[in-house]
Amino acid sequence: MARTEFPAKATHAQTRAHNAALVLRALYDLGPISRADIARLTGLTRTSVGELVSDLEKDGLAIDVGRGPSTGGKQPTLVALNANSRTIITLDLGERTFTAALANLRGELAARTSRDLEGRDGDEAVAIVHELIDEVRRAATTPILGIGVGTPGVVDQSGTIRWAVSLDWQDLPLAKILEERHQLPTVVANDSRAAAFATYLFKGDARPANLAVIKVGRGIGAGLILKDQLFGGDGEAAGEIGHVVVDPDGDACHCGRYGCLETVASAPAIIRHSSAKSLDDLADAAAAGDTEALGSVRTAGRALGGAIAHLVAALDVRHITLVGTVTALGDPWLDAVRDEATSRSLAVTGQDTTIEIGGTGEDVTLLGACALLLTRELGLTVHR
Amino acid sequence: MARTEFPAKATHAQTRAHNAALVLRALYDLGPISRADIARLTGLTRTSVGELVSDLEKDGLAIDVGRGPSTGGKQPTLVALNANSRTIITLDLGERTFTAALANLRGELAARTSRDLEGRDGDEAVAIVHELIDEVRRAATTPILGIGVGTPGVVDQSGTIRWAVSLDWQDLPLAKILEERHQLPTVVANDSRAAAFATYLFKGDARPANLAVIKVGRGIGAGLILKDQLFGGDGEAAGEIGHVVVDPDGDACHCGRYGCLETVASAPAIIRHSSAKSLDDLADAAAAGDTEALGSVRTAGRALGGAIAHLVAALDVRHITLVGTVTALGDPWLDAVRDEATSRSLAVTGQDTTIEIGGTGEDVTLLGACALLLTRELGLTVHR
DNA sequence: TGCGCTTTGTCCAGTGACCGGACGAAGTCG
DNA sequence: CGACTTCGTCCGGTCACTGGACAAAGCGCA
Repeated sequence: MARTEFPAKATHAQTRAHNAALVLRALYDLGPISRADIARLTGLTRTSVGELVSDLEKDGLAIDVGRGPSTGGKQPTLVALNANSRTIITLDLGERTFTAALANLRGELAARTSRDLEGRDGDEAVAIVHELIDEVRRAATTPILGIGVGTPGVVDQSGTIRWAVSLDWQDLPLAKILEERHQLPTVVANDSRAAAFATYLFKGDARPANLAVIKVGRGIGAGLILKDQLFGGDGEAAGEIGHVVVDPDGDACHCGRYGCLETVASAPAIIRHSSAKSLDDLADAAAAGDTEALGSVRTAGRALGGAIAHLVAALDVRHITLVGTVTALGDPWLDAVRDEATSRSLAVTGQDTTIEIGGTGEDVTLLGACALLLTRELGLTVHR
Repeated sequence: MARTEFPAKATHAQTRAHNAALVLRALYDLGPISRADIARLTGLTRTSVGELVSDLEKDGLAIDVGRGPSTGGKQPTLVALNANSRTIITLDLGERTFTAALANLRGELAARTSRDLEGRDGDEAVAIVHELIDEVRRAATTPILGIGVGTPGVVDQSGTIRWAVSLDWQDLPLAKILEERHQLPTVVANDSRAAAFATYLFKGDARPANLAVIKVGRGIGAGLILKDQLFGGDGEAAGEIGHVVVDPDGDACHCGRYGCLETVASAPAIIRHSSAKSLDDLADAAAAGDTEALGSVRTAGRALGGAIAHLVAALDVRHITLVGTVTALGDPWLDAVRDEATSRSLAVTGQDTTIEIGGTGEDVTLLGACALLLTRELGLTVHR
């Protein structure tokens, strides 16, 4: 573990980029706003803000939108983000379906299209990605900022997919491939982590610095935002909590162990352990007062809650958002998760912890891929 | 959670500070080294490095130490860190004893002195801190950089002790008090987290970017280094894993729950659950083949290993260091920790994870307080 | 021994970006 | 209507990185 590489040196250009990102974020979060207000909020001088805003306007990213009310002096000119000045191509590579869409700078989606895989994988699956990109690209009317991709499997920082079982991809440098073929900056990230980042970025002004987003569907994975940045860990595998053993006497898991969290709390496991055919049926039965169904729901919720207790204790994250198909189980499930999470971790931290179901629905992965690209290309978030 | 505060703007001074830190770290990690080599490693120009080194030499922090061998051209002048150019006052506020010492820039300790509390707490305990500082300060022969303090309890970023049971301190702004009384920059941090930082900083060139240091003694707490920085979480309570419930049917814990990790794996719990009088006795008995003793040791080790499995899965940290009195149980205990940690978490990550016992011994907290101060005042570590 | 080639460290002019003061424009308030 | 504010911009000043040039000082080969 020799550390011959050093962090990047600082230059004037980086200073400029940092301050430009500050201004852009003020525009993004605080809507139409005057140059003077931006200066006050960021601590920059009015001179610098004026110059930076003028650069943004030259690029079309920002735009003057009339004057605001006077507070005793000259009335300010308000500047706003021009959300439609750029287009992002965003993809969600699901295990069965690939979806592509266009997004603007605020993550508003358009031109959505998808392809069922029907068992295709490997190079064929890559070909479908190319097709989808070409297709949605034709619908774009403003300059394209780049491509954002959310995919299952472990993805490293260079955008290489280390291992995606369902697609039979191993060590596939997808980001590089797409950059070369389409000549656009590309970000590839794990879908759970993309979802986490969407939940974070599109919270606007209310963004918490630390946030865990847990995706509970066929598998269970978390994306961690720590200090305003996606955290990857040593091998970019942070958040892979689905295969922690929670019950050594439990069912066999396809990973080779017994009693992994996924064998208790994932969608297939929940259905297997109940007499219901689908999550919706189970939710309906539980809502109708079926005690057996309610028991299944609560058992699954408690197992997840226990894992969350560990997460909360270790990281002291006070914001947990749950996404994925299992959130369809609704309040009985959520209550079980909360009960177990708070009763299993320390009072001080447990009290202020909010555990809630995320709102962005099916689009989370698309939005997340978009959010990651926005951040990398425009530096929309700035770490404190 | 309104986010009206923005991150700090970037200025020329910060650019300079960043690059100065880069140079300082090169000196710190890579011993006597030429200006040209520093330039190559950091990416800075020879011009900038020359200027930065000259500043450091003016401050006495760096010093020319002769010439190095030629590689075909003019032989380089080697520059080294002047470890004894500054003194740090460092304190370990234990639950029963307060210890103070002087440290140089490499964390070499001198003038150690301590006071037994003998039950004193509150303001009396603060008075003892002042006394100790005054006493060791008289022994200093070079300019004092500041004061570093490691203390039990929850400490926020401003150096205010939120709550330290044993000393009866609540919301005590210790950093501010010491800064005013002694007119020196001061860092106050939780002892486990200070220990974690010492383990990180004094690893020299081999510093891993992510590291968890778990202190297992009367209590159990972890310090987390993530991306080269101490991670605190939303309430500066990250790493407080001692009160996660690992066995709902377990013993009552003084926190009010049943079956917390501390009721199974802490020093008092281990002794209570065995027939031994002390940890050393237990270690001896286990080593001698006493199966009951070995069982106690392994049970404790496995409980800790289970918690570590959660930590490893959630964060994908590949370096875990164990410190504290319980490490005296030696290999049987360490093996149990490792077994459980690896068998309970995913193969991919579990494989490369190293779990080892830390070496810095009793001085960890003193060194950690010193390391934190060094980092804040000299910017010794730089995030990547 | 002499000459060309390298490497090192420094000097210097140039540039990019922040700073702070000043100024005109355009309001409010008494 | 005049004093006072606030806004946005202009301008000279300073700070810190850049890249080219140069002398010092060594190596290697003829």
